[in-house]
Order: sequence, then structure tokens, then C-alpha cells
Amino acid sequence: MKAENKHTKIISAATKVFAKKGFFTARISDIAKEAKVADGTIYLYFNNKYDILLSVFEEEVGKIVENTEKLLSAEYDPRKQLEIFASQHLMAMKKNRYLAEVIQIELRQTHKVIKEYRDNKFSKYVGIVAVIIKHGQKTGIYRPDIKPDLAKRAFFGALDEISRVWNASLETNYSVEEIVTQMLSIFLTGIQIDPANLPE
Amino acid sequence: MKAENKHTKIISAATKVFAKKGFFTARISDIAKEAKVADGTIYLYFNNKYDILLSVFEEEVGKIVENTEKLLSAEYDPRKQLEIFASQHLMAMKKNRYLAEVIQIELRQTHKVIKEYRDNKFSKYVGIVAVIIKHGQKTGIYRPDIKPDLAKRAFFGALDEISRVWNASLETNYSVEEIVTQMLSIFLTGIQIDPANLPE
Amino acid sequence: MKAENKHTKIISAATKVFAKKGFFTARISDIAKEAKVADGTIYLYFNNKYDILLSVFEEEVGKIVENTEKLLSAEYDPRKQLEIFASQHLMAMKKNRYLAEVIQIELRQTHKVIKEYRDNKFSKYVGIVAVIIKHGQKTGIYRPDIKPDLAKRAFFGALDEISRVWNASLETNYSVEEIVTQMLSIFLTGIQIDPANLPE
Amino acid sequence: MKAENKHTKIISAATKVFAKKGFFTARISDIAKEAKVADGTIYLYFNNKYDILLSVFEEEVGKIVENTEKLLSAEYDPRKQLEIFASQHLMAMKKNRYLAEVIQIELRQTHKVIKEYRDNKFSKYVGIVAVIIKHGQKTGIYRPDIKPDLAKRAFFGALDEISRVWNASLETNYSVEEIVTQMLSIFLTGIQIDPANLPE
DNA sequence: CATGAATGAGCGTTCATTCAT
DNA sequence: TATGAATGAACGCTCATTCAT
Repeated sequence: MKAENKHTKIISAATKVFAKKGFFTARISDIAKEAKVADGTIYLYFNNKYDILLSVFEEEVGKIVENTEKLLSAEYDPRKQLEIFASQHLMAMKKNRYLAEVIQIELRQTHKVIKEYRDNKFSKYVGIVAVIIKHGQKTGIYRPDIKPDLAKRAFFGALDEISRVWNASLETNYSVEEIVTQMLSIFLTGIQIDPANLPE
Repeated sequence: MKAENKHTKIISAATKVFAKKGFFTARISDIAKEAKVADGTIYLYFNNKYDILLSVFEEEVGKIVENTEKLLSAEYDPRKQLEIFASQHLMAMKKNRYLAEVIQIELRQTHKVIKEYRDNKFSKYVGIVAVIIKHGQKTGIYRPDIKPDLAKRAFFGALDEISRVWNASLETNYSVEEIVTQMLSIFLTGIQIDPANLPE
Repeated sequence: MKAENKHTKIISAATKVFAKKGFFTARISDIAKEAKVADGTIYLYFNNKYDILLSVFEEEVGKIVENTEKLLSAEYDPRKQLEIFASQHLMAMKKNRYLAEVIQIELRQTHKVIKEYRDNKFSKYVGIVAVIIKHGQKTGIYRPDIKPDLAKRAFFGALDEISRVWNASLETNYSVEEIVTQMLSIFLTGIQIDPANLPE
Repeated sequence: MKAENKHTKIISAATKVFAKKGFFTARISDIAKEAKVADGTIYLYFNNKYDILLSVFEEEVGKIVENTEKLLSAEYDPRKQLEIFASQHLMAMKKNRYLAEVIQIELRQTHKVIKEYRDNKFSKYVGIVAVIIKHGQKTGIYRPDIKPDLAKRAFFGALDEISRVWNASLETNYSVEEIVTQMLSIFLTGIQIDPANLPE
């Protein structure tokens, strides 16, 4: 219980500090201060600085993936599925803005450790979109000429960039619903076989 | 002329090294070695490490913006304009993969200096897309309910994510033309008023 | 009794760990693990890390000195006395190789605390040899021109170096008896007044 | 020239500091201060702390070995050879008391790196004594029942212990000549075939 | 007495920046 | 201009020691 608390405290402190200062600029002592523990305490729970970052992903991103997949499995309509993915992603990003920053900033790092993680776990997350699209193509709802590999990048990249700026500045004050509506009104129209014939 | 050469040599060496190792992991001595100059020489041309990064953007991104704007001003059709932006962006990313990495990776850094730059110059580049969309809405080609601020992020984010993976892995072997075609077939359909009535 | 046990357990665990890793490289947690007690428990019996080392000497070396002096007091012949010292020393070193390593390695440490100990207790041990030699000179068995202060160092140094390598490598497989025989055949011949006239 | 100077300055500063404080207690900043250079400068000449220690041996001990071997090759008499070894060793120890301390203290360290060095280079030095003894046995001067492997340890250990105390305290004020005379009067008598028949 | 989680001072090492040549 | 040796501030990590339980 005590240990659980401390582990969690450090994770969320690290998320906050990484988001604010970036991985390389963040000092271990910053995280320790934020978590209100001694510097050394951090090393009772994590092997090193990278391990903290990885743990942030492993735990926090893991939750999002899990959650999203559960919701998707209960929905058959590929249009609804795309909506679920978009709203889940944006809601998660909005809920924990620090985590959003960390994902968006650090995931781009070229560091070996991070790269490996990104290639394994994160592309699985983005892959969900490809699965949805293929499903929609089989169902005859999405255009067969759409390349799922490209479309998944386009859809995820769009969401990602929107939430990036969302957090960085206050330029846009759109709600999650507004964004989802706009995104789907563009993408669904764009990838559906014949919008005119499909009820909505 | 000699100095011009050295300045340029350092810029492209830095682009290469930043792309390979990331800004924080890159050492000044790495850049110096790559540029075949002494460490100290770099400080005759740049104030500090951040200044090098900024100069990379200033000069290299500057060229892209300039180029893109010139091409856009010669084209009235907002659909063609969107195509121009997409292909220009992707071509630039393909031409200089190192620069692409630098933009994609470092632009996310939360460093104060970088943030300022990003907020000033880079959002101007992304802003081009908003201008195109607004132009399309005035012309009656693009749907008036589309929010240019969101759509510009979506469009740019899609392009950016595609070219990110493009560089990182060899997962996708799509050509610039294929990508542009797919992107426009989705986005144009998505934001046009009535695709069926529009000639192409 | 329970406490006695624990004190002893820690002492012998420390002897083992110090021998294996050296004083500075050894961690308190290593000793604790070896002694199967908690880290904190060690501080119930010892003031600090140095105190453990000192206690190792105090107790273990103390036994050797005591033992040797008892045996020596029962023997009058200075030649036999030298033999007793040599065989006692080598046997002790062979019996507890860990202790041997600790004495040989750590005794050389220049740490203030250790130095003080060394200068007090250990030189007393080496001093036994000088006493033997002086006794032999008074008895008319050892050459009067031999300087006991030098000879004691030479004799002890020889024994020490032999047992050092003995422990470190397996270069020499000589038995204690062989070594004592060789040592005495050299030293006794070297310091006796006239070997030819002395019975053996 | 400049670099040579700095390398040498650091080596001798390190020798001094290691002798005073011991390898583990010595801080890099101590060495830097003693050498009147910045901490970082040390790393322009050495890879790490151990490398400094190794270099001290490599360079300083190397000189002694070289010197001793040169003198020995010019002398055929095994008795004179033993004298040369003893006086060379003691003179070197007296000349650079810091180096003497370092050799005596650090050589006992159980550290992997040091152990490797010790096993390679240092036993070669001690091996010189064995070579001398074997040579004396072949020549019919030294007793054939003497084990060179044991005798070399005894001789070196005796010298080593004498010079150890010599440096540590001021207990003995014997000159190099006195010590060599005493040592040889004991050892030569002890290992010679028949002292009575040998002129000297 | 015993525990082991928590502490935080301390140090080896790196690297952006300077400056004498 | 150009060099690259020298600088020293900064930081990740370790581990002896403490203390609440």
C-alpha cells in the first residue's frame, strides 16, 4: 500500500515533470521534489531515468489501449468504432494533459530505448485504426481503394496534432465532442463508399 | 565565400547529426567532426547549441515555406492548392530526410527557445493550410461548417505522421504521388460541399 | 545468546565479504545479506562500516596473537620459537582464508582509522618476532649484528607475501610444513651464529 | 610538450593523492587540484579513475623493471644480482615514497582491473628474483633444495615489508646500504651452498 | 531487538563553452 | 579566422546511515 502509493506518486510526478521540461531537461531531483521523496527513493522503484519514462508509457498508455480495445469489441459498426477511437484518444489526452505532452514529445525521441518501445507498443495502438478500417472495407462500408496503412497514419496523425496544440496553447477551445464531430465529418465522408446512400 | 561555405557546412552537418542522435544527445563535437571543423569554429558562426537548431529551421524550413507560398500564389483552385501543399511538404521531407527527422523530433521539444520558435514560425507554415481552406470556403467549394483551425491541424498532422513513419521505418513504400492521391481522395471528399457535383 | 550469535554472524559475514570485495567495494547490504540479517540490524551491533572492520581484527587477529603467545611462552629455544611463529601464522592464514585476505588487503589501507589500529595492535604482533630474535641474541644463538627491527620485518614480510599469493592464486601448492621448513632453512641459517656447530 | 607536461603532472599528482588517501578515498577533484588542472582535464588524458591508477603503475613501475633488468644483464654473479635487485628496489621506493605507498597499498586491492594488472606485470617483476635464484642454482652457488618460487616470495616480501614501514612511520632510520647489507647477510648465508668455503 | 524503506550527501563523468595561440 | 586544449558547472546514481513500525 505504502509502496504502491510511492510508485504511483513517482510515476505521476515524472509525467508532470517530463511534460513540463522534456525528458532530457528534467532532472531526477525535479521528479523527486515533485513526488516529495528523496532522490534516492526513486531508485528503489526504477532502475534509471529511462526506466521511469518507459514505465510512464507502460502503465498509462497501457490503460488507454486496454480501455479502447474493450469498448471497440462491443461495437460492430466501423463508423461507430472510428468515433470511439477518436473520442477515447482525445478524452485520455484531455484528462491527463501531462501524459499527452509526454507521449507527443518523448515518443519522437530517437533514443534507442524509446525507439524500441515505440516500435513495439505504440504502433500496436495506432494499428487499431488500421484494423477498424479493414473491418469497414470487409463490411462494404469503407472504400476498398483506401490503403489502411496510410489511412491509419492520417487519422492518428490528425488526432495527435490537434491534441498537441490543444495542450500547448489555448489557441483552440474546442470540446472533445466538437473535434470528434469535425474529424468524423471529414474522415467518414472521405473514406465511405457513398455518403449519400448511407444513413446517419 | 569561405565563411559562407563553413556556415552552410555546419548547418547541414547539424541537420544530419540532430536527425541521427536528437538534439540533446548530439554533441557539439559530433557536429564539428561531421562538418570537418574545430569545435571552437562553430562558435564563430553560432551563439550556442540552440542557435544552431534554430538556424536549421530558419534556413531550411524557410526555403520550404517560401517555395510553397510561391507555388500557391500561382494557383487559384483551393483543391489544387491543397494538393500543392501536400506534395511540396512530402517532397521536401523526402528530399532531406535528416531535416524531416529534425522537424518531427525536435519541434516537439518543450524547450523554451524551441517553443518560441515553433509558436512563431512554424505555426505560420501550418497556417497556410487554414488560409487555403478559408479560401475554399469563400469560393463555395469547401463546406462552411468545417473549422479551418481544426482542419489545418488534421491535414498537417496526417501528412506529418505519414512522413514520420516513412523516415523511421521502411514499413510503407508508398511514393509521394500515391500518398498525395490517397490523402486528397480522403480529405477533399471530406471537406468538399458536394463531391458528386464537382468535376475533377 | 541470541545477540551473541548475531554479533558473531555479522563478524564472519563481514570477514567473508571484505575478503571477496575489499573494504571499500563491499556494501553494508552485502554483509547483511551474507549474515542473513536486515541492513539496519548491523547498526545495532556496530557503529559504522569501519567499526566492523576493526572488530574483525580485534576479535580474529586477537585470537591469533593470544594463541601464538601462549605457545611461545612454553618454549625456550629461539629456533623453535621462530618455527612456532611461522607455522602458527601460516596455519591461521590457511584456516581462515577470508581473514587472511582481509588482513593482507585491508591492513594496507591508508585510512586514518585503520592506520591507527595497524600502528597499535598489529605492530605488536610483528613485534613478537623481534622479541624472539633478541632472545636468541641474548642466548648466544643468533648473530649479534642482526638488527631485530629489520629482521622482524623481513621474516614477517616473507611469511606474509607467501601466504598472500597462496590465497590469491593456486601458483604454489606447498604445504604449511614445506613452507616452514624452507623458511627456517633460509632464515635460521642466515641469522644463526655458526650453523655448522648447531645441532638440528 | 604542453600535453606531455600535463600528462606527467596528473600522474605524479595522482601518485601523491593515492598514496595519501588511498585509491577509493581519493577524489578526482583532489587529483585535479593537486595537479592544478580542472577536473575535466583529467579525462582528456585518462579514461577513468582506474585508468589513472593503472597508468601510475604502467609508467612508474615500468621504469623500475626496465632499469633493474638492464643492470642485471650486465652482472653474472648471482650474489651480486640479488644485491642489485634489493638495492634497486629500495632506492626506487625511497626516491618516490608516494609511489611506494601506492604500490604497497593498492596492489593488494581486490579490484578486477588491479588484479589483472598485478597478475600480469607485477609478478613478472617478482619473477626476476626467481630467475636469479635459478641462475645461482645452476652455477652451483645456491642450494639446490631451495624452491625458487617460495624464495622469491620470501625475498620480495621481506623487502616490501621493510620499505612499507619505512615509509609509513619513521621507526627505522636505516639507510638503503644498511638494509641491503643486513638482508644479504641473512639471505645469502641462508641460500648459499656452503658459506664457509665461499670468499666474499 | 529487528526490520527495510527512506534519506540525501557525495562523487565520477560529460560536454557546452571559452580563449590562448 | 581557425584551432582544440582546457575549463567547471551540472547531474545521474550509489550506498552508509537512520528511523518509523
